[in-house]
Amino acid sequence: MAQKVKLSTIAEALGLSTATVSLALRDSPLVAEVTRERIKAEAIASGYIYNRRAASLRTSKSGIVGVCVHDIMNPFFGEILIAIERELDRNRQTFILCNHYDDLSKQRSFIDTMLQLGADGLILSPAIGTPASDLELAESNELPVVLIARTVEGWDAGSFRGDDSVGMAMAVRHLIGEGHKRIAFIGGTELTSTGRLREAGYLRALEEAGIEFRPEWRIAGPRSRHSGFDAAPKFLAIDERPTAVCCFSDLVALGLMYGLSRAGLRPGIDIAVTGYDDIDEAAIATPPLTTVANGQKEVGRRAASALLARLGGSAFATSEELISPELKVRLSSAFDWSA
Amino acid sequence: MAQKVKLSTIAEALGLSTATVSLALRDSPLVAEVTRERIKAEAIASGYIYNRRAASLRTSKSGIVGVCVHDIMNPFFGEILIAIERELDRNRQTFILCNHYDDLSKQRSFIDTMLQLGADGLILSPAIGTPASDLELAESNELPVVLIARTVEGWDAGSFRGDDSVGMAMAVRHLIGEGHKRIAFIGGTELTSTGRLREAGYLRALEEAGIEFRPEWRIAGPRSRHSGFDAAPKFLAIDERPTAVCCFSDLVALGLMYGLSRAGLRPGIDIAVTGYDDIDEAAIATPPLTTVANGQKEVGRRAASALLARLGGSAFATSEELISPELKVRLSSAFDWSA
DNA sequence: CTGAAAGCGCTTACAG
DNA sequence: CTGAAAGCGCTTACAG
Repeated sequence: MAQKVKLSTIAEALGLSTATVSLALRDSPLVAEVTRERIKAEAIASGYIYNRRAASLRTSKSGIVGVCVHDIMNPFFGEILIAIERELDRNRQTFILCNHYDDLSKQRSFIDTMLQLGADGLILSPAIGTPASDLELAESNELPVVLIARTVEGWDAGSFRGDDSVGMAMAVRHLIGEGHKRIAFIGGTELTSTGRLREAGYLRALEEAGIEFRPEWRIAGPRSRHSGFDAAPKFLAIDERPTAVCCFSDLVALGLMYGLSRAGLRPGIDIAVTGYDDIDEAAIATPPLTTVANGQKEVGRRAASALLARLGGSAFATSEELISPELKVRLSSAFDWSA
Repeated sequence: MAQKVKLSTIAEALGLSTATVSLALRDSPLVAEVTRERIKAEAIASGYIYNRRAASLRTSKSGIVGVCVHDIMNPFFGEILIAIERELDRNRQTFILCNHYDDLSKQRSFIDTMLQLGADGLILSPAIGTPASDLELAESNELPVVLIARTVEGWDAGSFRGDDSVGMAMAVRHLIGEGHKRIAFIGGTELTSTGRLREAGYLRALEEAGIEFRPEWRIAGPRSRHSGFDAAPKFLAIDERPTAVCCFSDLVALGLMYGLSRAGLRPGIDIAVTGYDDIDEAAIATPPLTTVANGQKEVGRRAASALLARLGGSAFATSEELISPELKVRLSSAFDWSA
């Protein structure tokens, strides 16, 4: 590799100006067909690499979209991310991924990095405790923000998520319909909008059925497979143990089922369990997990295309979009006793 | 927000030059203490945002490291990524993550993007069929590459991975030690170095023990939880069904165990199962999964720090580093028959 | 259809 | 210790 090839290298080699070369490489109709071909051939032959930093400095468009969530390893986010990726890829946007692990300062430093890199937009599942001002800082520096999964108080521009409260109520009504009268709710916390909304749905469904909620039924906290596993002994220690558990997420439910099995109980037979999200694994688990499909793909797709639309100049069509949940009944909650 | 604040805005406000402001903000000792403080205060007060594109154009350092793997949702990579993230964070490098899904063209376009953004380095788990020339293209354009998990034929600069062949042999020897004489090997393919090496370890361990390998014991292909699940019926249909299975990965093993349970068999009791990687879930699975710890954290940490060292000017200390595997015996393969 | 020139916002020798 | 000036590699009016 000799010297670095740049527009001017190509221009000189061909006896043209950099303006012409620049236009030709971006397929401008201003450049004559023949010239364009010659230029492109030379670009390839010389191993030219487009310098996006230089272009971006000039145009103040970077082609970068930042995406930041609590944990990309969580299959729930994974499915959202795949949908986002697909949508952005089609529009030739590069996306930069980041975990904030619900750490506000990590999230801030990510927003800062995006600002410094001149990102075109940001898709965020906001960390616990995110103040609206953090988002306003981005917006006021021309970095449009779209929220997914969670909401932020005092901020109501673009936001896409499943209807958590309605979805959780569906799961609980199903358990009640199966004859359960003591139903625990494991996982999630009041610190996130998701946690609050799902708890609200749980309480609403109990109330509708005239079941009086008991505080010991609520084991708040767990949001991972591991913490679901750890919650099993706590659940088993509840006085007048509930016969059913609705979990904050599939991951919590799968971990809990591991924990129950470890204790010699058969999930789905001895204790009904439901999850939330309908991640891929839910359908093949032992037993297959009853859960609520949360529209991850739809959330990701809509969030990305709303952002792209806004980059294209239009405002957000709606401030908040709710994706409708769907109950998936499987054996973990509906063992056929007659069989 | 009024106009965009840049170095010259601060310089003018304070009656200084941009050179001084630039140096002060980067804590240069060339600038007087008092001046530095004044400048920093003004930068904060005015909401200044550092423009990394401009800086990078000038210095040709971007502070960006690209990381591209087959699938970030795979917990095996997840654990590597966390280690990489930690290491890069400490060195204030931004990292850009990407899935290539074993699609060569996706991987190429990622490398291209990194080149265009002027990334400082690349950490890659190469897609199936990656030619050495793709990596050389990066290197020849001053983008250092470090490989993780897999190798590429004809390319032997920095590369970090677990010792797959040795590790798999450990798992198989353990099964043989438990008295098994017919052992299947499920998952992985000859297309990746990982697949070839683990298969080699499997065959070697059989041979050492004087067990003659039968082709029907090998069910190649599955690498996900789902495909492990789907492999169960195929396994069950093998003539003179093996009493044990070693799987290509924990994910495959966990899926297979789901599939076996579905068929009414008890993994760990009716059929011994081992995995590979020792992901977090292995220890809490039902039954807990015997597996081989593959040193993900170590792979990630060493790969990142080797890359950082190279960015700092030094060459790679070694061309290839193998992390030693460790067998973790759990109930999936060692049910106590005497109990 | 093509070219000359300015400018995006930094940093880096070089002077003083 | 501080400043004036050049330059990183593009794109964009503007001229012709």
